[in-house]
Amino acid sequence: MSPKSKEQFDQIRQASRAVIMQAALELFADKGFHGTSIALIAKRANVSKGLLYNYFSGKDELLSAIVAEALEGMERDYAVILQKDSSAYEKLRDIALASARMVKTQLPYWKLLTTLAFKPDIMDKLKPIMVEKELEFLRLGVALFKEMGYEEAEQEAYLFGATLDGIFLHYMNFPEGYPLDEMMAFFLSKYER
Amino acid sequence: MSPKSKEQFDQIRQASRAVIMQAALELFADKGFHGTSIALIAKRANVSKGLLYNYFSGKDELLSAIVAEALEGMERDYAVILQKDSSAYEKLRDIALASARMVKTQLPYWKLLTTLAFKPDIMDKLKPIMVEKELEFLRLGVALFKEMGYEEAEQEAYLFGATLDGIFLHYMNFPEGYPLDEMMAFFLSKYER
Amino acid sequence: MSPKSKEQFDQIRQASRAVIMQAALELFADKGFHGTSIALIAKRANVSKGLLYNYFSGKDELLSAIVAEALEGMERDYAVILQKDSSAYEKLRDIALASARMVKTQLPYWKLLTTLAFKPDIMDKLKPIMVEKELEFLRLGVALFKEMGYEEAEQEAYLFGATLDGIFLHYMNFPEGYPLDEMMAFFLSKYER
Amino acid sequence: MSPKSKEQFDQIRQASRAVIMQAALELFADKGFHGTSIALIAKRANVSKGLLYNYFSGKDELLSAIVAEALEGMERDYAVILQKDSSAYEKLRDIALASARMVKTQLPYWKLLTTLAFKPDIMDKLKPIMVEKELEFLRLGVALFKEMGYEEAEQEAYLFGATLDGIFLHYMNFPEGYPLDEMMAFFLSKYER
DNA sequence: CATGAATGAGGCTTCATTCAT
DNA sequence: AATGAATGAAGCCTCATTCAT
Repeated sequence: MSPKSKEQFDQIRQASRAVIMQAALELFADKGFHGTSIALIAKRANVSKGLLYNYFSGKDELLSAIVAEALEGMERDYAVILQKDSSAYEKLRDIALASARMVKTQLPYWKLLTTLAFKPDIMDKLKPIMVEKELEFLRLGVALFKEMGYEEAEQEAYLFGATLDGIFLHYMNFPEGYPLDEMMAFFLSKYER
Repeated sequence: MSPKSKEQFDQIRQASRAVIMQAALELFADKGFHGTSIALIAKRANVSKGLLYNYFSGKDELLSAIVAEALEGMERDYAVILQKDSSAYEKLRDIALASARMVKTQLPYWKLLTTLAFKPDIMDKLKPIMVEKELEFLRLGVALFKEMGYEEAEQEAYLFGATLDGIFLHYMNFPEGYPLDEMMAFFLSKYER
Repeated sequence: MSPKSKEQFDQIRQASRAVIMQAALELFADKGFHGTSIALIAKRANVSKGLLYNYFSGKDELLSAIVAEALEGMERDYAVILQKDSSAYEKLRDIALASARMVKTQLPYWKLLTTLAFKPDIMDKLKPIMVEKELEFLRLGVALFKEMGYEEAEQEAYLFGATLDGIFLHYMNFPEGYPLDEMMAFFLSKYER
Repeated sequence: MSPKSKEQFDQIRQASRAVIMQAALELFADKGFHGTSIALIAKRANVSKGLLYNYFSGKDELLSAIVAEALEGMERDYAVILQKDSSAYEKLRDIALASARMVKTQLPYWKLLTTLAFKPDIMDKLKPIMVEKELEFLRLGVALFKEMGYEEAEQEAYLFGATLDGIFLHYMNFPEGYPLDEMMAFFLSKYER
């Protein structure tokens, strides 16, 4: 009666989870967390409300899962870059450009993450994680700037991160019209040599 | 004939309006728009729920009123700076520093404004206004950079604005620990001379 | 300081009361009792909410006052007709025609009265009064039909009253298009001679 | 695969819908539309407030659904009578008697319908439907009176309809004491032969 | 006599979540 | 694993009424 192996079930589970998360991500990014109802997510994912609760214990956990996945993805991308045998400047540049590419190709993720940074009620659990990521990023920046011979490496790293986030912020606010690539090139040119 | 003069009523009205707006501002900034209930605003303002509707037709209009007032305040501050008889660099610096001061002293306003930029449902009416302010700000920046003799004034202005917003973003995310003043000094030193 | 005599005050009171009642009547008839707010009545009457409560103890009493006045007006009209020295048929006819004229000229009153007949919560106090009026009217009808020599005077009177009310009902539902006068003539012609 | 079949769900839905509509009908008829709260309907139907919104998008739609069902019921009853092979007078009589029976056995429906005719805010959508029914009814009456050989068939039909409605109106205002059957017999006897 | 700011109960509606099947 | 009917707390808003002046 049930010829399905454990692995098959697991595959089904993973597939369903992914469908739900994708639907939720798009809706959260588009309509905000509070503006998106579980019913809508379920409908968009072609799944019943009940099933959704089989995979996620609630709306909050669904959100956490999405964010966690997003962060993991970034992590992987950065790791690849850092493993390359390249100069400090090249690493800095590649990380910045990789980030810009991600913001561009995965706008929903980034809009969602940015929104969340300002929703205290939601962030109670997420904030520590994101702060940690941020610090990690800064430490990496400091190391790179030191390697590049900058005197005030720490302040440079902070400034670099702020500018990067500022550019992304502007881009996210006006994705159709912002000259993201040109700005990135202009910005990075200041650190060349 | 009437026991309370028109002026008296007007004073009372203005006072109540202000109390409600202040309470709402703090709560919106702290807990987000959707996370703040009318009941909570009323309680914080020591006022009944019903009274709130004597002054604002609903939660949305309350928000709009707050944002409008905030924008007007900024506008006034900038105007003062621009009227001074100072060099382009000094104007740029003073505007940046004035902005930083405002972010610091009026954190709630700024957190609210930034949050709003990412709440699509709320922004339908507010977005055009804020985009216009942003553009105005950028045009001013371009003019100043031109005056300072920069070749690529437009890109410089964009970058300057992005960095400023990025710094503020980081500060708002971690107000207790971020070295705002040092970062501003370090940032502005790059444009000196 | 106060040169106004008691009579003058009383005149003012009566005038204010009348203005308020007229405003309320029109609004009740147009938007229904529950659909009309005290605030709206006060505004339409160019009067403050507070003043309204000086004259009427509440919304219900305002309604009662309007209805009472309406009934008194009808009463007076009927009395005039009945005092005339005319035949039973003529009296019946004149009362019917006078009613039709009133329905036509004072549509709001009648719509309101008819509506009220079906609002149990409102009618608790009014119902006894209106039932009494109705019975009075029927007794009068019975007497007239007897005088006219009808065998089953009581049933005739009930039927006559029902038809009259039915015609008015139809007219009130479609005032612009209903041939009220023709219907009245056609209806009364059946009782002629 | 699914633990409850589509048919089972459908049965449950129909049952719940019916319970809610019945509760709402009785309350609307008894206390009026505005006088009946959603909470009360839910309590009377032994159902949560929320469930009501699974079936009806709001109070208005609930009302519309009830009215629509009521009208359909009448329609069916009349159709049966008209399909019979009987004389024009018999048809007129049977329709009148059937109506009287319906008014008697389904007093809530009729009280509700009559009330509604005078609530302008509610009727915006319903009025066109009800006017159409009324006209249909009148056209039928005209046809029957013509068949019966009356000269002024149209006026007769209008008068017949008005009297019928008038009788029902009186009955509805005083259901316990009004001699409905006697009045119907007396009224119809006038058209015999 | 007159005003309108202020109150608070009560109404409609939404939605995360549970649960029987 | 899957469904969707059912719940109930919580939110927004309206409005009759009161009251200080």
